Amino acid sequence: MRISSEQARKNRDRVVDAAANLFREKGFDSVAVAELMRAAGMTHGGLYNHFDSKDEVEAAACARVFEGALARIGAIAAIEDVDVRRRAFEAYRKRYVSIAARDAAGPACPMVAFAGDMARRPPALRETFAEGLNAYLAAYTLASGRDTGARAAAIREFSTLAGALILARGVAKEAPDLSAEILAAAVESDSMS
Amino acid sequence: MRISSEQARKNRDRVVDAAANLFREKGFDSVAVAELMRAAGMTHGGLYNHFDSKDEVEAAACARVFEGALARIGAIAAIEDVDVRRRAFEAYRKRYVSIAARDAAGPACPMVAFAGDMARRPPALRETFAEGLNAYLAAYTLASGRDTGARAAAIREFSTLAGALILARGVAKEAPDLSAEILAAAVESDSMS
DNA sequence: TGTACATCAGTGAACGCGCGTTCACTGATGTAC
DNA sequence: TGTACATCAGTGAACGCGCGTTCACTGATGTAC
Repeated sequence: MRISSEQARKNRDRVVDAAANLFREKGFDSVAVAELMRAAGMTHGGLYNHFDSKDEVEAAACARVFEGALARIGAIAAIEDVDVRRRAFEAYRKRYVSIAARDAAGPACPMVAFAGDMARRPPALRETFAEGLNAYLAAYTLASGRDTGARAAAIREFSTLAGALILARGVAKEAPDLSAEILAAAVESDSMS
Repeated sequence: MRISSEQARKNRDRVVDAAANLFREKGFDSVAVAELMRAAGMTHGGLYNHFDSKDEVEAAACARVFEGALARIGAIAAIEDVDVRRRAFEAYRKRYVSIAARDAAGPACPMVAFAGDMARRPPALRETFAEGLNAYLAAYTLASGRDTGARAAAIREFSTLAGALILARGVAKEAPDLSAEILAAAVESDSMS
């Protein structure tokens, strides 16, 4: 039956939200259209009233996940008091590679959730991802208090966090000690190098 | 028709080799049994003479990829002359995050190829991966010339390489400049931090 | 404001397709005598 | 060494299954008058 156009907009929004959460948690191919629509409170056929294909939902979901990540790092970058910002940024880094973040099914970083799959995804999704990563790294550099000349150091620092989280997730169940060690190493201050 | 038992052993080996290359390149789910067996020079039914399921092939392939990676980093760790080893290790790191390594379909690091998928894989494969990563990080620490007390620094360093390679691969086609920048940042010496 | 009708978001059965796996079959290999 | 037969690696048609997508249908919504 037909529903109000505002309700339809809300429903579409719920689909994107459900997709953002499920794709982030389980990957694109492991979430069926039926499962996704059930999570959004509808049946599978309805998806095609809002999108041409599952691919389009993936791109919309990816963009939404990036929105959240950009909002969080952007909020830190926007803090004017240098000391407050520095503390917020350090807390962000520690939280990023925390055990809780590793085990959380819900709000995970889009880079960590999606980067590994990008090589096998259609161009539209890859484009969304590339734009998101670019914007995120710019915001991360700002939030870190580095000027743009030290962008390389910021990018390297973030690569460390993302790499550690990915590796730690890969062995979380089978080698919990190693997993925790990797996470801890990522934010430990360097004693030699 | 029946073939010699030695030929059968060689055929099984070819299946594992083909699986190692294809899974590393395209991921587990993107390679069909028929495609895999075709790459090994057989038809799909023959797989079940050597393995109980595709899952088993995945575990064998994962183990084989780790064998290669461990051999390479282990060879560096085994170099006795400190200067020679240091140079070999630096060359290894630079090669690891080179454009060529990013674009190579064939011989890629198992951590980068598989870590992102591990969360959705069966326990046997996860176990293989966890053991491989553990052995690799121990060898990497040795190869880096760090004593075991500085293991955290070695793990962090490797997380940086792996993270950078994963991110750089994710945006290689759509944002080649950003991709190259990420790779370069991973091995650049730090100017502030 | 009230009425008649076109629109269209959502439903769920049905579709075609590709996948992992099974199985009857083949015929060279390995073995028992 | 030669012979008869059981074994079993490889073949490819066939299977069941889950998937993304389509489509006829429903009925409340939005619109034209």
